[in-house]
Amino acid sequence: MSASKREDLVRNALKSFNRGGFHALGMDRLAKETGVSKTAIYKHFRTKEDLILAVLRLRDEQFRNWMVRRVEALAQSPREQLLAVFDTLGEWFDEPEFRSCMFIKASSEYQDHSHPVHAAAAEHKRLLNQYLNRLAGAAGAEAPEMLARQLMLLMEGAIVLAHLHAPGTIAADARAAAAALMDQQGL
Amino acid sequence: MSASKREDLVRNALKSFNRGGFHALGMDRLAKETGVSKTAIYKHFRTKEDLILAVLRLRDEQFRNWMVRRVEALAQSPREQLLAVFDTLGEWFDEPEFRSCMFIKASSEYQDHSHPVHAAAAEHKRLLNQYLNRLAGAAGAEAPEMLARQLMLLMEGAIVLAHLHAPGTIAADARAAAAALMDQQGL
DNA sequence: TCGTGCATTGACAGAACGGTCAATGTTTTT
DNA sequence: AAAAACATTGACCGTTCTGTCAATGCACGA
Repeated sequence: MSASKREDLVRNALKSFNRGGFHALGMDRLAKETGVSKTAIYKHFRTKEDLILAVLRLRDEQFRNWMVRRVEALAQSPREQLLAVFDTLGEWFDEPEFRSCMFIKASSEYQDHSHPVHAAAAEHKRLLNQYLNRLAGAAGAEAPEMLARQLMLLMEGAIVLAHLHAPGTIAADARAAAAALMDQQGL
Repeated sequence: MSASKREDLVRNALKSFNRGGFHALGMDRLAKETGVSKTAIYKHFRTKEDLILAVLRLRDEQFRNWMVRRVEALAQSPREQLLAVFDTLGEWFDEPEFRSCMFIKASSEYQDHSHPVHAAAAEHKRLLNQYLNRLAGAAGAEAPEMLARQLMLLMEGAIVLAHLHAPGTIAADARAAAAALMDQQGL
């Protein structure tokens, strides 16, 4: 039962950290919100930072799995899938629990590049870039790395602006921009 | 002298908050770093939040002034100026003190849209959007609002990724993407 | 039935948090 | 020179922070 308890804790902590910030949410309130006493939490994780890292690992897996699945459900060809990425973003933005990207927030609160939390955030984005890179290559882009980096720009920008203002047409704007960039690469 | 003392305080606080986060940096350390005692700070600002709002007001003015000036120095025609925006971003990213955008970080730490700090961040981005909008209109874009929103996506994305990874080619990638989007609008 | 081991707990420690206040300079006015 | 006005300070308040620990409950094997 210990493993599943731990997973439950991380899953609940994910939700709590998503609402409050990392520094803003203390361990006492976290204990209350997860229903796990502080001492029990510290049995599983040596420090708050370790717990945050576990939360980010779960979130990385969760988010990338979800995105790949949704994209594959929405479109078949690599070209269409690249566009579908922005449709999935739109779905995400419209969720009532949407509160920006946990990794962008993490890198905002842990600015030092050598900090493990910052490194975890960077790694997550690197993996997303890799995914777009693969799609761009399969779609036959002339410069797949460049296209992937540019689509990453649109994606991160969309996340930030959807959180700052209301979601509105942001995902659609990003999708249209992505289409234009793909056009330019002969897709 | 009171007015200038206050301005000094805000200017120094701006630097300090830029290094540490908003929640992460306490008032005691802030007092030490600014050289102004805590009591003196609270003479000028009722709460920490008020000080943060003053810092953000200064940063908004500072940043937008700097960007407009640099852009006008780098290019004359509206079309060239739109591209020059991304050159100025590149200059910013390469500064050793670059630590992402203060407003993105603010909206990360103050997620509630009704929170004054979040609102200040949203307003800053709205003003930047307005600036791009004006340039896009002057350049003769077919859909200037749309183009401005898309360039905002590239800009915010570039800031986030330049902070997460190293600056690298990010500003150049964003500039190339902007050129493609402007092409599409007949510019 | 009695231990043995493990999970859980409330209370606590020491430091740091935002914010306040009486006391002490330091000007400025008369 | 005396006094009124202002600026600044270190010490302090109650709370909350991360992290700890002795005590308790509880399952399970002998």
